[in-house]
Amino acid sequence: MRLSGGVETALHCCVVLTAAAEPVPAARLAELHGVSATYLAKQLQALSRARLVQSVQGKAGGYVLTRPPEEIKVLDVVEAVDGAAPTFVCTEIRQRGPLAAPPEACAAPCAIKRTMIAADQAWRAVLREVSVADLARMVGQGYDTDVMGSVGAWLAAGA
Amino acid sequence: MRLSGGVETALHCCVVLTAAAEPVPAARLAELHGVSATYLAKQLQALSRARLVQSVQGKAGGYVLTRPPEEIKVLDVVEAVDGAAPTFVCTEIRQRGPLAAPPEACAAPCAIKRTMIAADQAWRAVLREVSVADLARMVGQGYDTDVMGSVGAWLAAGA
DNA sequence: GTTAGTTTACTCGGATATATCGTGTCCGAGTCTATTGGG
DNA sequence: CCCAATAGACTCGGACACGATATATCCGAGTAAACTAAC
Repeated sequence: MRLSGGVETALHCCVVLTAAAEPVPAARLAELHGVSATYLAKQLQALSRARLVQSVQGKAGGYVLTRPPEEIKVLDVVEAVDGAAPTFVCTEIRQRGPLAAPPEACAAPCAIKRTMIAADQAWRAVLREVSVADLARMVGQGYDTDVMGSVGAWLAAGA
Repeated sequence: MRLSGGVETALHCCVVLTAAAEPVPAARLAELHGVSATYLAKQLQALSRARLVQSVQGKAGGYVLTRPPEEIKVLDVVEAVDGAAPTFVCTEIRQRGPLAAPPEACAAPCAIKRTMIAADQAWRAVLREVSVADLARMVGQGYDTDVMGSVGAWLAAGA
């Protein structure tokens, strides 16, 4: 039950893109975060497939958020990178073995399945409540310097 | 972000053990659930290491719950089988790259880490609220026959 | 009939192969920009 | 001076190896019960 490591970098990228007015290439994002450029490209492609970011090709191309950051929830990013599959897959053990339950009984999910689904939904609910804009706002707290401003300036500087 | 498949079988085993007064061998539990006996043994060993079940050796040996089922939470079983590690591991990306934050700034976890931890705790909270006794109680609902009673009888019959 | 010893058969426990998925990487297709030549 | 065509360089996108983790399995160590034989 470990979340894919790419989720962290993807979230950081989304926050950074909040501070950028122009498209930001994947290589630039990789340089800023100090991670492998080729691997980060994979996560950005996932975000692109999920329509969270839009890719702009050509010389001054890169990635841009498709929506205002308030409308991009953390859950969207997590599901885009890690997959939207439920955390618990029920193999319907009830239907196996000598005391197998009749198939029609599984129309209503069993107690175990219901519990796991409830936990899964609670987890998703928290991630759905926080948006990328919220993250960007929280990032700046507790620092003397304006972090998001520095990032924006660094992106604009082009070096 | 997928939960280990062994969690489901482990939970079913715990529920079944609720209906058994005598130790139940791993092979018997495997037969009842129609799963591989050798692999199920692995999950039971995990439960044993976590002190959720106690192994009784010898001819009439097997596994028994160490506590009343009300005191065994679903979270205990999940953490025993799948591991208690947090779902999100923060690699402290802030400390990398050209705009690296000072290490002392990471004393307080960043916004992303806080969000993921909150979601993780919400997930665990749900699993902590449900006990194995609750599961056993819910299992019987919606059936004409007394499922738990049938399981207990099958275990006592010895065939 | 009781009891001690021995045998037996059954149990769990950890160490061992295999499959699947996540991690990390590479090269090709597409497109916008800048240049350059002509009108 | 303006425009169009061309060349260039930079971008993303999907396809390709590698490693780690989860899955599935095996055999050995230990123990309680059952049996046997002697008392």
